[in-house]
Amino acid sequence: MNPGSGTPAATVRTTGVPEPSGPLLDDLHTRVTDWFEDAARELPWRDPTCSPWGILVSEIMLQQTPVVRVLPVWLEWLQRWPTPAHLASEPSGAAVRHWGRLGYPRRALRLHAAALAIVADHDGEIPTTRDELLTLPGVGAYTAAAVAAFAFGRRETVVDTNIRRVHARLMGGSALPAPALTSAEMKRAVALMPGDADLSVRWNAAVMELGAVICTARAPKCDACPVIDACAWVAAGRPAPGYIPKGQSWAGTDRQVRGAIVAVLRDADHAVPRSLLMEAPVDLSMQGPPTTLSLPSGGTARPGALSTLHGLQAPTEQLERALTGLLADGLAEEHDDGIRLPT
DNA sequence: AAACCGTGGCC
DNA sequence: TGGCCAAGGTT
Repeated sequence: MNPGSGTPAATVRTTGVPEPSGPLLDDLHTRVTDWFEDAARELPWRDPTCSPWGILVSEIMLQQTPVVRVLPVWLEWLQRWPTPAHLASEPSGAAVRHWGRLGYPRRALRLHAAALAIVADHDGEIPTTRDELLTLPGVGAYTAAAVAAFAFGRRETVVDTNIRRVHARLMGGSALPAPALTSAEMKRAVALMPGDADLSVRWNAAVMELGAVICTARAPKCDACPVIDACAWVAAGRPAPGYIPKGQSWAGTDRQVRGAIVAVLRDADHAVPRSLLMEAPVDLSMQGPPTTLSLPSGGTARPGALSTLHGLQAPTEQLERALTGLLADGLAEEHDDGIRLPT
């Protein structure tokens, strides 16, 4: 590959991946973090006064979920549950209910479980090291490194989808990173890290932000990129991706059915009888005047979401399978009076 | 380790 | 319009 004349020379090949060395790397750090200082979005979890708990909550909520949808929910959560102990004092169903429509509601379940573990094993304080954080439910390699770095100022190599894409383009000259994180990628990320802890935190945040707002997956805003002259992908003429990402199926899947069931449970103020849940009347879209189901217990439920499934003719078999899965996952419970969020 | 797990905005 | 995509984790 010919990186072209404005590209940092590939001077280190110990990992098989070209990496800039000393002065060039320092320059990269400076330019990206300087850009970040001006361009960073002001987000509440980036405020210096934000608690580690606030940062942990934000990281979990941001998993596979855009900032704009997380913001209002995060604000409500932090007001309602300012510490892990506050969340831990409530049933897990409360976490699922207030998760709203963020998606992947078992993140709410795991965050609640993490709060329990933090209270039980860490005296109510968020663990400060990557290894300790990794033991918490719902906290994987990315989140553990991110919390250690952003909440505690530690020098951790943070690798998320944004950072992977920036590295793939800037250093690798390809449009997209590999389908799954490779060891070569991880080594490159480690090699690119500033030695200084404080700078490393800003570098992690800055590269992530660069990927989120400039070096985006679909239509990157290369004109506004602070390191366009160093980009191997641009130098190579912005070649197309070498593979076709496999899409996420949705219509007709169990995921859709599970989502609809949880939506009904979330909006219901009482347990919903299993029979009612499985045979709700058809009301195609979730739009229009909010219809209401009267529950035998005297409460109400909004059947819209589930009705959509009947409109799609989801087989009863699938409804049953989805519900069984939700019960097994702890996202729902069956009581004498019906199905409800966990207590 | 490939598959599964929600949701909504965007081009 | 609909497929793509988003600060991943778990099994």
